[in-house]
Amino acid sequence: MLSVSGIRSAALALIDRDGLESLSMRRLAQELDVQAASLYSHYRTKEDLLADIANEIMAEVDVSGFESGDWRRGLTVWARSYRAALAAHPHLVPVVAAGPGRREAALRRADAVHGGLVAAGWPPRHATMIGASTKYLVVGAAINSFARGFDADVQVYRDRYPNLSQAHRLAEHAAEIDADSFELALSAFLDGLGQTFAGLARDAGTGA
Amino acid sequence: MLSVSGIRSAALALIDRDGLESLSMRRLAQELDVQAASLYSHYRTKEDLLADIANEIMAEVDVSGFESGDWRRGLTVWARSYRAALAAHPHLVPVVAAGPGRREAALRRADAVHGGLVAAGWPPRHATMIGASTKYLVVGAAINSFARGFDADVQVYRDRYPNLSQAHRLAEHAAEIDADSFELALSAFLDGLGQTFAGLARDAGTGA
DNA sequence: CCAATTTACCTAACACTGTTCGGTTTTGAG
DNA sequence: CTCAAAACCGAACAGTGTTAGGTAAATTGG
Repeated sequence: MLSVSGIRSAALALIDRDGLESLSMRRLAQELDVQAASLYSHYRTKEDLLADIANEIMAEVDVSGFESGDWRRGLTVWARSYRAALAAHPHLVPVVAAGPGRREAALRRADAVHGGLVAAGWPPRHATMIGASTKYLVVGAAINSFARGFDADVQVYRDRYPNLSQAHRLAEHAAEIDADSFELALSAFLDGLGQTFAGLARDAGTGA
Repeated sequence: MLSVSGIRSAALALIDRDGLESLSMRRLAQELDVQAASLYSHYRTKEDLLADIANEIMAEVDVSGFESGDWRRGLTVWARSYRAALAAHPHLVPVVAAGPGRREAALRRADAVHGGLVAAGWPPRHATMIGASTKYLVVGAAINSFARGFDADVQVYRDRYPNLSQAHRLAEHAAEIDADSFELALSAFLDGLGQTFAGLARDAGTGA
């Protein structure tokens, strides 16, 4: 017999295997030895199903790093686990990215991030912006990396764009470059925030 | 009579008005007083059409800032104009984001960015990663902002997530918060890169 | 243990989608 | 004015998400 979680995991498996585009209600039903209409006894729409799957994936994201009171550590743990969660299911990145803030888990996490930053000494408005910025980085990296970044026919471009030739030689090491770029972006971002934070503390100390 | 550019701009107008999902070949044809099949005399597939539109939008992106030899200025101009181009057509962001590197204009720009960074003194590998990182930021910001960030029913979440209440009061100022977050992320990122750059120069000077 | 009711499932269909085939009309060149 | 090439159209194909109505199975109440 069908179950919500059974459908969910079958759909996720199908997406991971064949890509997002090849998930159709009929195909999913077939995978479960059932007719398509039956799925609608468990999920109101396909969108609901996808949102539920996205929700499940986001459960892996770790915001516990803020408990230490060290905002830099909190952000690092959060961003890395966030990226890892997306990387585990590359075909689903567009869904998660375009997904609305309606997701329960996502909101709880956003709350934890915001709270952690404020507790560590950031003004609330900064906390909001930092949370958003970090998300930008993670989601942007995930989309560019996993939703077909450069791809395939590399030889075509070689010689045509001299400055890129070096970069394209690394198309095979794309995963490595992606990971390194993400780490570079994250640490540069955090370093920059560190300066800002120091500036804020100094201003507050001077009473300015 | 139909023309490639006529179809393109009609499609873009339709997307901007009614969203990406409501662009169908039949509807687009109707907008042009024509039958759907006729469109296929000008575009091989709908995907081709979308790619062409995305291409057109990216034409606004400005990489001329690198000509000054100031990499920080070059990146700033690039990132801002990139974001502005995406913001001008929010419904199209997913298409541009998921779009392959196949686009001619995109590659030419990537080449300019890479070349500009190297000319300013960055090692090639760093240049590649910085280009990628900046794109992460821009695309991530665009997606989170425009593909339904928080949206709608705000009152539901109030009180439930105390740390977020402040943020949600600003749901109406979402555009402003997005812009500020992007600027914060960009300047923090660039500040961090500045430190890295200084470190590289020092190491090179020491012969290390 | 049987009856009643809820739930799960299936068949069939609707209104759409992107795309193609074959034929007709329009257009522009020689 | 002719003729070839290009543009356009009607109809269809295979596929999509989703729903209405009916049947079978499982669960509950007596």
